[in-house]
Amino acid sequence: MAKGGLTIGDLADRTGLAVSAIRFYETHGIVHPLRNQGGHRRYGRHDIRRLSFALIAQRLGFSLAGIAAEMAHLPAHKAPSKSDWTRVSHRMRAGIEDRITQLERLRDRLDGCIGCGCLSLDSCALYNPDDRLAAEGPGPRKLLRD
Amino acid sequence: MAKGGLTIGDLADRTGLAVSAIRFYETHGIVHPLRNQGGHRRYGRHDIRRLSFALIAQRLGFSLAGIAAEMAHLPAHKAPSKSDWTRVSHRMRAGIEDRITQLERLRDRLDGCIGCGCLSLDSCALYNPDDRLAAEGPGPRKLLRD
DNA sequence: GCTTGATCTAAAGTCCACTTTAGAAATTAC
DNA sequence: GTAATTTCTAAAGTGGACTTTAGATCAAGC
Repeated sequence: MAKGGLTIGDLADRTGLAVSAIRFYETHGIVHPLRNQGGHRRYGRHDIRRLSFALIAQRLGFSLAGIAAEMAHLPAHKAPSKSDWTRVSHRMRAGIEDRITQLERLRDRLDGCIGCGCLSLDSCALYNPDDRLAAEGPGPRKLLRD
Repeated sequence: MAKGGLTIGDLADRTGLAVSAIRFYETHGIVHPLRNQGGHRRYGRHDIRRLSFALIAQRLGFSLAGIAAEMAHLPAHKAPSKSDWTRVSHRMRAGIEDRITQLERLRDRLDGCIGCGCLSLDSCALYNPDDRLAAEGPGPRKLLRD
């Protein structure tokens, strides 16, 4: 920890992230480090939190772009307030709830389908239109994203 | 539907997939079309099922490679039996159950964390080691996958 | 029989989330 | 003060799941 803040290496040690990942996150607006005389990045303690938060949000299924958008509501260069975090956390909770609900619906439909051999796209309950919203991650984009 | 089976275009119409996607799936062992005199692919009706199955499995979080491995247990050029599908479907159900469980655990922990402002990697329950197994999808590979 | 549309192959491009590489400059440790 | 370590930037590489492109051949409708 050099004077003036944490170095990128310090931050890497504290978060477990690779230095390259932290720089990458910067290009995506997750952190906004200052620079010292020599042009090296200097971080504040709040940046540990921003990164931790981003990591957790990723595990909840958010994309980096989505996380950055959410983070845009937090102060860039100082520690966010408790209510800042609370607000963002609540949105995340809503997201995870949705995901669970969709998976449960999928599971229930699969239960109905197991053994029925009906796996044709027109008739299978697993492929009902209202469920296409549940699409996430890789997959046939044309089909799932329009 | 030309004589001798379905064309790739027919299959695209029936499944909603792009023609290019079907060819791509072929390179990954999901379907194994025959060829006609002119070298064009000819599919059987069972291929609609194979593709449908692959699409559903993807939505359950399986990678193409994993799906292909599962599919290797199904007959390549004829319709799979009911018990073939049942066996594979059961494995899928196990996968989706796991996913739901992991998400629920994550949600419960998030509940405990909302508002506490504790989001630091060392102490946050969301980051407990035993949960790192739950890692899936993109994210910091160094951190989550070792 | 000819034109239009479908299909063919191989290679390159795309998006996401990063990592790796290379060469240079800054910082730290002794 | 010098060697070792860290950091810097920009660009290219990776892996998964596809799409796009280009030029050529095949099939179908009239």
